Amino acid sequence: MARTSGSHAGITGPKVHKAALRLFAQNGYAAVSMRQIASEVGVQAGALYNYTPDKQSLLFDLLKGHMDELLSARAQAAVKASAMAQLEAFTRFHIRFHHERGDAVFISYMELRNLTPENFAVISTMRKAYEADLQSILEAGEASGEFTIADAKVASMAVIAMLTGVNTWYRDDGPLSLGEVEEIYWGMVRNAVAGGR
Amino acid sequence: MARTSGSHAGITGPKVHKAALRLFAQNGYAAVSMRQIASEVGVQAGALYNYTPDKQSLLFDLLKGHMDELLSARAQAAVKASAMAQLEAFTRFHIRFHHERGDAVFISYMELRNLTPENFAVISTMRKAYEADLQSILEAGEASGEFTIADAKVASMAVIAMLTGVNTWYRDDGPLSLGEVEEIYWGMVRNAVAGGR
DNA sequence: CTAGGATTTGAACATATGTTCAGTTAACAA
DNA sequence: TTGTTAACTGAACATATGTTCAAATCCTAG
Repeated sequence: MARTSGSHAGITGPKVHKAALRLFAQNGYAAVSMRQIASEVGVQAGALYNYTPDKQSLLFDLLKGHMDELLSARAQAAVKASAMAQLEAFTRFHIRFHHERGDAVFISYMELRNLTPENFAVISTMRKAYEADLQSILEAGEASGEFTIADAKVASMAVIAMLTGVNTWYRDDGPLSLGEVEEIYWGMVRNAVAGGR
Repeated sequence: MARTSGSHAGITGPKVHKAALRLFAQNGYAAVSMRQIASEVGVQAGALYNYTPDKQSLLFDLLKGHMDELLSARAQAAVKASAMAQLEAFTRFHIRFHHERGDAVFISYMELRNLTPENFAVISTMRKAYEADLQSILEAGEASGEFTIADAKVASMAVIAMLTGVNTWYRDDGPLSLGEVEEIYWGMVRNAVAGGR
């Protein structure tokens, strides 16, 4: 046998990325073999090389694609308003966006060390742009007197870590809806930077 | 050659654990070979099996040892006082303890999926005990009126994620001392759960 | 000084890895 | 119907993996 009936590049390509995303998230980049990915796609290992030059590019493409989506979705979700309203929009956006992409978020944090230095630099720069976004909101709020923060950089890292943490425990079939979680976290974030104001 | 001069079990054993800890943290469990660990210790791969039955146990022992230390150190750092004072003690303890063990903390969060189900259950139970510790502080503070929290469980996860996040950005040679970071985070944690009270 | 146990080597085992490529097949245009 | 090409197979490549074990060496108690 060679080519199997009913298969096309337009189908197999996305399948490869989806399978890799799922398997990398579940088992880790280093622990997943090209043969496992191929098997999940329903193809032999050699066929994967029609869709990626190598395993490293497969990982990089997933992370790059995720960061692209993150930055453009965030740009769309941004609001022109008070720092307080901007912070609320950021908080809700972060929780929702990250909840919808558990696997991609997971590997974006876990597999950075498996990127080549050049690829790492690309992803790292994009991540910093996202963090800088929150940081400038906090700085604006400090300037306007809406917030009371000791250090905007530190506060932005604290808020992001707190929000991203939702992914580690939240389950769709748990007692809380995501909307309720959003409310609780927004309350804590507001208090943390605005001191109950 | 066989046995090399000047080597003893009392020396090699700890060396193996230290090398494994460092390499697992830097490259990930799956990406590190027994030969790499052996090379860092200055020994051949076969010799490692005098100190661990297999690679999996090496990982488990590191995580188990870390959790043991965490729970006993926490028990010592606990204070008998108001919920507010207990929360402050927890916050400062968490930041300090985790800062001193960057590698162990890292693999404790990243390599859980590489544990066998039985080993995972052990570590997971210990982690939950630590989280429950914070949760009960929050509940006590809620009952006494010191805190205003929507959900103690959620709040405890939020606080822990925020505090553990320090490890991702803090560097000893950066502009802030760890003491300063401690102050900033304690301020944010206090505000988050006590609403500026 | 010597016996015996502790410690390590070095080679071997079976299996797995990422990647390449000649050959085979399915789909489609003419 | 045919020829062309995109898509895929299956085997092969060199290398790496975790683990075992007989043999060699070192250390220490007596």
